[in-house]
Amino acid sequence: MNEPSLTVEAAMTGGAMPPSAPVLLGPQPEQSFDLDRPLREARDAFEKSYFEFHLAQENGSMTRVAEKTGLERTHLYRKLKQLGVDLSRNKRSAA
Amino acid sequence: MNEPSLTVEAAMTGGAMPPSAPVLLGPQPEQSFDLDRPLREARDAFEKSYFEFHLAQENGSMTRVAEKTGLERTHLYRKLKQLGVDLSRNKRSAA
DNA sequence: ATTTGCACGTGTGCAAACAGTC
DNA sequence: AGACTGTTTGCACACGTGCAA
Repeated sequence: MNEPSLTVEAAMTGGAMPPSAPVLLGPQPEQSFDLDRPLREARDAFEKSYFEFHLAQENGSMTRVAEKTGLERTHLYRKLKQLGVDLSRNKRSAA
Repeated sequence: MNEPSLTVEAAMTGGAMPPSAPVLLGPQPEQSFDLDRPLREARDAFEKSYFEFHLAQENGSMTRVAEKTGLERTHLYRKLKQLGVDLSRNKRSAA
């Protein structure tokens, strides 16, 4: 089964909310992006956050990220390298 | 100079804020997106919002949108049609 | 403003290959 | 020995994209 589908936009407004909210720090299913820039830049920034989100959500498992995102594992490597996503950072280290 | 760089994420949290906030209704420079879906869907949703934002910001001017987004005008038509963006809705009607 | 044709680059899937782990 | 994961590469084909009309 899946996670409880949390909504966390309020966490990014940096203001009127108690610090006791059940908000994940890295993997947020919804995120804000700046649209006021060329498509290439905006799209790349979006995709980078997209993959970082899935990597964090799957603890760096390429196989799972590939399944969740609908890409081939082989292509995922090329994509992440091209987007500048660091792979060695999501190798599930925190205990 | 540019616009006063407003941040409007709080407007989407639908809650604790007075209705007197200076927030634009359509063209918001930052917007939230759901990352928890296949790349194709997430990317298309992002690009659709992206172009709707620029269309609203430029009052439907394809030339200006093309310049702002860094695409050819000719390709912009194909892109918008493919994304399902309605062109006749942003032909600057509201005074 | 809008469409189409064409050429080129890029995205993407598939197969193959090798290392590592269990 | 298998089977599974991670990683890279080559190749073919579809698609994105710019340019001219």
